[in-house]
Amino acid sequence: MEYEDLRIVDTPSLVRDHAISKLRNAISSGLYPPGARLVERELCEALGVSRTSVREALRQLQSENLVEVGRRRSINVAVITAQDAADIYMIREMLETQAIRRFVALSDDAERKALAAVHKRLVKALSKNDMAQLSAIASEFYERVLIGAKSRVIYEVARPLLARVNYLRIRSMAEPGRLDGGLKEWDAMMDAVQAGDADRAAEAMAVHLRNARAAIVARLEADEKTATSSKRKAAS
Amino acid sequence: MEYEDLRIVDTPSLVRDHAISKLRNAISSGLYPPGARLVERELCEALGVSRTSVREALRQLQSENLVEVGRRRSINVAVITAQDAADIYMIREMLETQAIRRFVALSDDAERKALAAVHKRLVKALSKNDMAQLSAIASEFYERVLIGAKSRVIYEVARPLLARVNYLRIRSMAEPGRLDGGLKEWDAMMDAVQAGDADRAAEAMAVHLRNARAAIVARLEADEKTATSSKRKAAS
DNA sequence: TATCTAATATTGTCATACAAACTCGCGGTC
DNA sequence: GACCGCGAGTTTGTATGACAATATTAGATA
Repeated sequence: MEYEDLRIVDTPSLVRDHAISKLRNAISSGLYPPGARLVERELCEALGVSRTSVREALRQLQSENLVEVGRRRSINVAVITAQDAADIYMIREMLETQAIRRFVALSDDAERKALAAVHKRLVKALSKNDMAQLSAIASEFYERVLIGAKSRVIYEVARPLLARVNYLRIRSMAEPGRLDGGLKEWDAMMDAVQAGDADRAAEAMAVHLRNARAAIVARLEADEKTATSSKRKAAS
Repeated sequence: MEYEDLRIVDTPSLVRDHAISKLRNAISSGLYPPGARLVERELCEALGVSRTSVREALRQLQSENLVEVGRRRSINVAVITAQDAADIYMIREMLETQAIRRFVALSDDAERKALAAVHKRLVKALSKNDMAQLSAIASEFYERVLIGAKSRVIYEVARPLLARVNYLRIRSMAEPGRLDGGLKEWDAMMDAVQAGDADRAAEAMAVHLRNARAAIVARLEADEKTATSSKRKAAS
């Protein structure tokens, strides 16, 4: 028998939290692509909740910068420019190298084991070229590092950044050569962590994020170029 | 005649934005001290708005980490531990050294002039020992640096951090010797910016934030010690 | 005094309502 | 045929009222 459900902690079964994670997923997965307009009434129907809850959820996503307000107050899925992505990855590098250092220093055995397990799944998914799966597992890896770093603040700052680039990762990993390079990077990170070498882990994380950044920025710049050349009908 | 008012941009005259900034101010100023419970109905009365708006405002403040949910779903003003403050300042150092570098590289003449003006007011307030005023002007300085850095992402990430430590700054500046030291730090920053020396500006910012961090963390640790020794009635 | 219970308060959620701003298409005018 | 403006329909912002589920407080009782 499982005792998972016996937790005394408060029931997080809030309708709005449910709505938030549904919307987050929809955005991360690209179901609602960047720039897509989110109409409250439609979201109510899609989620089966009242406008009150939808609006509170939107406020939250708004301050997470997953959605943004258009000129005439419409809510649109945030568009991430190449510049934005470059900055996000720069900041992630700052934060997550720090985070993995702390992970090495502060994580307990269970956390390291769990991270290793995620890494294992990652390698497996990598060999199958399953992008969506891969992206999800990568997210979990980053998140576990953040949690193991045991800093509320780092987590709170870095986590929304992860969410913002989530949907980009799927495409960036499809960049030619990114996958194989990625494998080495993940291995290096995991290796350093298990060796307890914070410096090496941080460096591996930095290399990984710099490469990911390059791939994503390249992709976005290419997209923006083609978009510019065919900007017959812009607006929103 | 001033043309400021002729801007075409959308009217940000939203009740909820008003509510948010009122609440933010109340928290920054310490009117609602850390740990204080925020009751929706009371806020409605105090702000003269409906519960709808108050709740949306609270959701926003919540994802800015200015308020946090208690165990039984009460909304309380966030409590910042010494650990939190240390991390926030570490991250600020990362972000704002980067920001001031970009400010040096990217700001236009008007922005540099405006920053110099803020610096001047800062020096004046400093000589008067007016903490509240000083804190407000310091906030403006940081914010102008962030804006001049011309990075949406840096701004979005760093700004909430500023808000979170706002109310701490007033007390930290009251630490013995912090004021005089502060003056030199501000001067060094401004000097480097006007000389167009990004390295020196970044270093001055780093020094400034490290000193501020030390003062605030020391203060918080002292507070926590006394609080622990008299923790007869805790809870919330 | 300690404890149980009933009254009260608070939050989460929903359903409506309505004004203001905006969209879009229709019809009329030149 | 092009342009203008008007009106119906949308969408968002905000307020109000309602109600269940908890949480808190006060009161009554042993």
